[in-house]
Amino acid sequence: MPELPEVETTRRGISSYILHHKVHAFKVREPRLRWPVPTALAKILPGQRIDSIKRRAKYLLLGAETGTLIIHLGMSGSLHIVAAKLAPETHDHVDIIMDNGQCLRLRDPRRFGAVLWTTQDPCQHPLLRHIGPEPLTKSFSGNYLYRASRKRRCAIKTLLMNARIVAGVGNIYANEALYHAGIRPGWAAGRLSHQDCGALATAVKSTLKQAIRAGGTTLKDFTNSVGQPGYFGQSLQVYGRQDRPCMRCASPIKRKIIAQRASYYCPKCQS
DNA sequence: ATGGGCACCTGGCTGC
DNA sequence: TGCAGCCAGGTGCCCA
Repeated sequence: MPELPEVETTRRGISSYILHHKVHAFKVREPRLRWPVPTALAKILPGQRIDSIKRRAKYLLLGAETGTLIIHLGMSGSLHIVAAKLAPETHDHVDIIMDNGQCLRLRDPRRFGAVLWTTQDPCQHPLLRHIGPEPLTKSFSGNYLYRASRKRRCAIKTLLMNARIVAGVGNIYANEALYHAGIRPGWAAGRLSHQDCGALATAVKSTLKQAIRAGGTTLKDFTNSVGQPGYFGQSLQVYGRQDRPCMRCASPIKRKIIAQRASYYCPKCQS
């Protein structure tokens, strides 16, 4: 479900319900996520005010008074604001109940997500320390991408999805951005021209911005924090459109596995 | 240092 | 209707 726009949509959606509010209780029904959810949080968090809600790559960072809660939604996670007394459903693993009666509820059927705690600068946490620039900032540019891709022999799509190169570009938006830039996903990264890199950096930014504006992509059942779907799914040009006509030239869209991930491209527009 | 492959886990869909 | 097989938005880790 969640790529960067979905995580950003979630961040914005939950902020007004929990920012500057105190945690009343922290409940874990299923601690077996990607890493065990620290059960000590049930003692640590209550009484602490949430002072900030940030995002770094696809990680949500809830700043409390003595530390930061690091939340990752994995492949299938979602966060919703519900009334604290609403009965949990099957995959509702963690509740953060606020003193205003609202509850931030984590649902994650596949349990690839994570809820961790750090008392250090969260950006220095081992999981975040090596993450590259945020794609929507100036530090991610055509120049940067050109330099970062030199002597790289992996596919450009694989490089785009490498968090050390650029933060938070997942499979859907890597496919979409490459289509918009007219670049084949399987091309060796190191062979892109300076101009290609400029077009690609621009396409990554515009694709992500457009998706955030639309409230994320609805595939299967993604909904935002108050249960509304995202509408970017209607804007997807290539992702999931194997054999269907390219929206620009009508050639059938091709599907190819690159680094174990489904990749889609127009054989004519991306040449 | 880089890149390839695997692992974690459940649910939904397809085809027999 | 049942069941096997395949697929899925992420990413850390191990190995060559």
